[in-house]
Amino acid sequence: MGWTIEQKNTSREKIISSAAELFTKQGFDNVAINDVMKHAGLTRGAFYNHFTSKSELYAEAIVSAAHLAKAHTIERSGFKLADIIEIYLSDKHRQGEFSCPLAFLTTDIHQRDNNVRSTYTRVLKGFIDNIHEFNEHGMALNENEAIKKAVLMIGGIAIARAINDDEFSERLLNACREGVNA
Amino acid sequence: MGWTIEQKNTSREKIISSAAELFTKQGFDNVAINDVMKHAGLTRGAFYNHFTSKSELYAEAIVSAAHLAKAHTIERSGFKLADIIEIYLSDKHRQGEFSCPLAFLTTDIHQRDNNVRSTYTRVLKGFIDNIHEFNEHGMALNENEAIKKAVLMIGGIAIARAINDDEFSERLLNACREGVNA
DNA sequence: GTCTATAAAGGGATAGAC
DNA sequence: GTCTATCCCTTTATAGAC
Repeated sequence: MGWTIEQKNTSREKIISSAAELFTKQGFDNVAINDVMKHAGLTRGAFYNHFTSKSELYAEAIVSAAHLAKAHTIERSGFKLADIIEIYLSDKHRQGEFSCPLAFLTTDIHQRDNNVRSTYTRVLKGFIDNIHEFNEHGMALNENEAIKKAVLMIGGIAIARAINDDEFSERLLNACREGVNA
Repeated sequence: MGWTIEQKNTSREKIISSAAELFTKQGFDNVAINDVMKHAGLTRGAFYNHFTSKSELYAEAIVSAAHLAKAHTIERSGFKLADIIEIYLSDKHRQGEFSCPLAFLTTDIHQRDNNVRSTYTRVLKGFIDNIHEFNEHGMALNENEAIKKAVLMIGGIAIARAINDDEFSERLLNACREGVNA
């Protein structure tokens, strides 16, 4: 997908990466522009020199969050799909050690403007492409199979984060891991 | 789950069913107490005679929305699990003809208080219980299998609603249907 | 039990100094 | 390009009349 881990040390990049972290972990509506700017070491007034609206930042933050989550996951995986799945469907992901925007923001996206929704759609398609690419067996994966894996991964983490029963969450994530690897 | 279709004609019930519809379709933060009360034919001030906070209403609305979605689905299913799945993973559901709170509010729940999260958790467990109960083959379903079906159903609709590519949404829902029936 | 009126707080966006 | 100050609107929650 063309991302790099290094962050350009510009204010704009600081704002985007701050937003990526705060929006995914706390939700778009629960984070004020002021929170993002404080986290980036700036103040409110400077925001509109970089973005025309909070929504425009949202779209950029989704892409940034996806890159960060992908980097975090792949770094620890040895580039094996089974490892990627293990890390993705882990309690650490549920607890927010890293944050896939596809799973953390899923039901927040529907209300937003088309720029945000298109961005989410594009990131989802990239996620599914990655499942194809990392598939070990060297043989092409059925599109339906890749989609099922994606839904079990993204949906599994999204639901696991919603519930407040840790023991049940473990069983749920375990069932999803089994399903994705089948 | 003990629900009935008839609505008691009290203000309280009107408020709850209004909230069930508005919260699921538009999201909790995007609906003001004023909107709920208007929809129920009342004004703001009357709200606090029924509930101590907006969050308390949220928990009740989730239960109400689950009952409504279950009624809608089962009425059209002939009580067959395959039909239930077909209806649940349909474009009509994605478009909001009915609204399962588990799928429409998934990532909104994590931020809320324990009362809301416990309610969501309870409704999810009831959903999984229903998969066991409606399983045709008369033989007990593996818990992991039931959870995988639930995640494909709930996650599938949640993701399908987020994306703004109708054609891709059809393929995604189709892949989920295939996966749940496997 | 429902109404109008209002308090109190928060947040998106803009203006203008530096 | 960043700052402080402010406008303006929305929202939750409360007070008090009927």
